[in-house]
Amino acid sequence: MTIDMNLESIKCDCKQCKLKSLFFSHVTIEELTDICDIKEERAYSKGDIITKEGDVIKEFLYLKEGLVKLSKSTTEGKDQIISFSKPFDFVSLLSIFSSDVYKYSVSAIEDSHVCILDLNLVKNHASKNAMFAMDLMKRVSEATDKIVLDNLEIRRKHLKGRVAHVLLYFAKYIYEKDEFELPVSRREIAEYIGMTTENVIRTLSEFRKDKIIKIFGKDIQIVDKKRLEGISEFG
Amino acid sequence: MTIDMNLESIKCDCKQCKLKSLFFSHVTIEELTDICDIKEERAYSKGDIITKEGDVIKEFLYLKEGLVKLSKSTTEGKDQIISFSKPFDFVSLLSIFSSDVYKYSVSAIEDSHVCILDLNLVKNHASKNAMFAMDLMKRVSEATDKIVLDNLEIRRKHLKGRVAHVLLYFAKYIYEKDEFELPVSRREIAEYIGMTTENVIRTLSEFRKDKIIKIFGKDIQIVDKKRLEGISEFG
DNA sequence: AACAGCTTATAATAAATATCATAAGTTTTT
DNA sequence: AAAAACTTATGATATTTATTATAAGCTGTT
Repeated sequence: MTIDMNLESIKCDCKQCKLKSLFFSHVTIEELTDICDIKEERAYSKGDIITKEGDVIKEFLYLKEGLVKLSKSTTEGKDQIISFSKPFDFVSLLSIFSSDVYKYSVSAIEDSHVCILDLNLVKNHASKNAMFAMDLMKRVSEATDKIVLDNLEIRRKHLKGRVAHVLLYFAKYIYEKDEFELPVSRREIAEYIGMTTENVIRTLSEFRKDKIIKIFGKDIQIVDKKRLEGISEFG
Repeated sequence: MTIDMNLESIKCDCKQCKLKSLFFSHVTIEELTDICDIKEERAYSKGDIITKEGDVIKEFLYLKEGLVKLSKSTTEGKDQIISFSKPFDFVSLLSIFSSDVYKYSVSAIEDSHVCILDLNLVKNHASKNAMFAMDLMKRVSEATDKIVLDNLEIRRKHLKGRVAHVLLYFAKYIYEKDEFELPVSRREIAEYIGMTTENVIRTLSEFRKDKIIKIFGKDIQIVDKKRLEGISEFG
């Protein structure tokens, strides 16, 4: 059960990185070299914890590949999932500019590659290169905006609508197809949309009985998308 | 019902403004003069809409005085309140760096003074002055962080805990005393914590019967704070 | 292979919350 | 001042959701 056991260090050339333009479109080659010189890239396996709530933030990290969840522990020891993030939309940690410690944990729900930069170095360059700072701001804003809006959406829905919402979320946003393998357990879905595991299972079964989806363990196939959208929108 | 009827334009010297250091600690006097030269300051009355969901964002605005709510309309025509903001923590709009249009409405729930700057001008200066950009980023991050964490808190609580949470929120965070006038209706509290108006009223009545609070219309007095905190924390 | 621990599944029951109905008190409009 | 519209209030009932119990299906470990 050791976390670091299956971590794998990878060599990577930042100048070649496809994601470079996303995060660092306004840094010079010199700045990029400086930042990337002491960078690290790690492979995490499904289930690994990437950063832990409460730890001091020393690194600027972004997801290159895979899928992660942001979560927070409640005082009763239960977890609340805040959001899921894939490479394109996951930029470092939300708290990076507002706190010294992580306010949420990040863990891999699929095998993931994370690029780890020195936070002070990144901040240092941002405080000198305004365009770079603006880029970062846009990214952080977009990420948090998405979280706030998504939470509002979920909040106003009933059980069925919430489960429909999650299924459509994975189908549309994460996998971009109507047949996919759920990267999370029913319990995690429950932690995300704020209901009990039993009711998530029950609702999925109901959708299956109503021929809206097909279920084969973790594999989900959306059969009647229109109807699922209707349930998500109106209950 | 005209919105602009009771708006009042105010003269104000930015260099003297107490809030200057908060938002513009890293701008030069020249930049400040440039930005403030075409600024406007407006007084809004309780109930006035300051910005409307869907409108194009042309202005950078911040609250100098008063209390506002951020809200969003659902497809069914109901409102969801995202957060309340007082001068110190309300920095422009959250969407400002991630969208061209407002994603939420902002309205005054107490008489408020808002300072209105030209958004392009502010962005322009931020994209040249990295320290200023970093300041803005920190502010936006702090504001959104607070919203996300607060929403999580509320989400994991039951009715009583949620109502207790709101009362303590106003007491601790907004008014800093245990006796205050609620700036919102019971319906708005319901829109904030995601429950029905009837249940908000019922829960408040229950707290009154249990001698935890005293109610005189909108005036609330927290009598047994320890107990209210217990309810907020554990239900 | 047998065991423990976890996830998925289903049903019955209990608890939480919403809806509906009704009324008194306030505020706004006419 | 009266009427209309809204807010606060309370009770009864219906609906939604959680809890408890029980079991089968996996997964990893010894």
